[in-house]
Amino acid sequence: MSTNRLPTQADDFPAWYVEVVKRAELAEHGPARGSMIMRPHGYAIWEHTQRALDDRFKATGHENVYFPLLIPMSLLEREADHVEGFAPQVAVVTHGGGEKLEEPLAIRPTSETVIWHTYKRWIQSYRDMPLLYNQWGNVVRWEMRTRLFLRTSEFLWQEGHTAHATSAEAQEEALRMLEVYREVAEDVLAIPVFKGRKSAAERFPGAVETYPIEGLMRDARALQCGTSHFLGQNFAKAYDVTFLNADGQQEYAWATSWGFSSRMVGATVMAHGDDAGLRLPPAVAPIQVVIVPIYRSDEERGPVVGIAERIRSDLAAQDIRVRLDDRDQHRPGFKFAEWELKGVPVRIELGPRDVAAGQVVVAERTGGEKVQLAIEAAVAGMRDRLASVQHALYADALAYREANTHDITSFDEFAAGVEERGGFWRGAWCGDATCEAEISELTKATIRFLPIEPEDPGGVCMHCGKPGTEIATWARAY
RNA sequence: CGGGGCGUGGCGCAGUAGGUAGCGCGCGUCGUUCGGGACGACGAGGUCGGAGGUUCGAGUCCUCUCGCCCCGACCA
Repeated sequence: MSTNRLPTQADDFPAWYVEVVKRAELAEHGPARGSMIMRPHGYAIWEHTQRALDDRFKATGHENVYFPLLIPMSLLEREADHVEGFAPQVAVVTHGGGEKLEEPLAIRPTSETVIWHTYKRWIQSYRDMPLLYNQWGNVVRWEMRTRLFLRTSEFLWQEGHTAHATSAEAQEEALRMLEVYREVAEDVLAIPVFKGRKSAAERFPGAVETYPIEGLMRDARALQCGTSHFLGQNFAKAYDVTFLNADGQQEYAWATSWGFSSRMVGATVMAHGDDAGLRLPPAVAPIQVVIVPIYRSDEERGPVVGIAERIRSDLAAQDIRVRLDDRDQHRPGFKFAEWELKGVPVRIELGPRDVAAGQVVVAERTGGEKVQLAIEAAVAGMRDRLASVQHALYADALAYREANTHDITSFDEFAAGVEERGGFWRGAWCGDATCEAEISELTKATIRFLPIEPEDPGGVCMHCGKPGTEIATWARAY
């Protein structure tokens, strides 16, 4: 049955990843270059993530809006840094209705441009702000290289775009939303992340500051899991968005933008998966509990499935997402393996022996022994059990990250370490972009983040030996 | 854009000197099975990515073309 086996993570992590995504029926490649078809099991993970984010957006005073997918080229090209950063990855529509268009239309790679073009009409006074808007949608970026979920040419995300009357308020907003991202990554997806600030080289085109959350995948490579940007007045200036402040002065509006994408479905796979396949955090698992009935004959089937159905409805009544796998065409062993591959957090096995004893066998995807429990106890304790699996996944990922986060004592040690072991490497840096580029060139690692508030590293730059001005955390990243 | 690879039943692949397409999985029916990826019998399913060309004859040779995947540089 070798065709059913997955590659192991250690053999080739990217191959393992692609196999799991396809075999667990999360997604597959789409017909167009770098595109992706998300299947129900994968999309549901995104839906639960969306809901968690959206609830928090609402709780922090945000409202949802929707802006157009197609953006006239001339509109896209107003903010100089923004154009320079995005031009290479913009897909353009040149024809419509069978005719060549007079002006090509860009398919949005992000929506700052249309939105700030519009905000000009919505903002006259400081009393019109803050504008706390979010958009759920899709964007297209023509990347050279794609990877399912992590970097497809089209992806799903939310993008928040806020306008403020003061710099301080916008800064505060950018950090508030960064904290929302941290919370969703850690509490919902069970992926521990570092919050930080990007170096100038890694900043979003057009931003004054970019604040990322950075996670570590199971192969010790880093992944940017979400970003929040303080845009200063750059977009307000490019799109001429001014307002009258309380002192009667005309001023440019202050902006933030922040995004979190379907990439995080891939991150969840990469952060928690093992050689048996997915391990999904209960908070986003499309199926939290699966019940596998076991029987040898029709006489056994009746009572077993009858009790299984009762358990199913008792769990569903507690708002637990539960599936009774009563398919006749597969035997239990097959089902165990399949649901493990798909990452279901908890499995209940129920056979004739259990029916006779009034019990079930419960297994957690995170490991440990199967346990036998009275049916009532298993049902009553299920919410706690799911919470404990959620916590176990986070604890695992955190332990892994801590074991793979190092303080740099010398450049050579860092260069060798990041090559052999990957992981995060933290140390003093001079703050010079040329030095940063040299280090990246030599190590293939990039600065993932700096502390949000600059800190004196109290030492010299590991590479050039000049006085350190920042504590930089480096890693090889996806 | 550089480097590699691949397009043949739904999926994964084989196809050796050019002779009219095969294997595994999956799928359908029936039977035996069912507590860690079951087995048997029968069966359905293919314009070999596309277009030209060479040849009596092309999955195979030649030319052109389209597409995808992987590795790098760019990025959520």
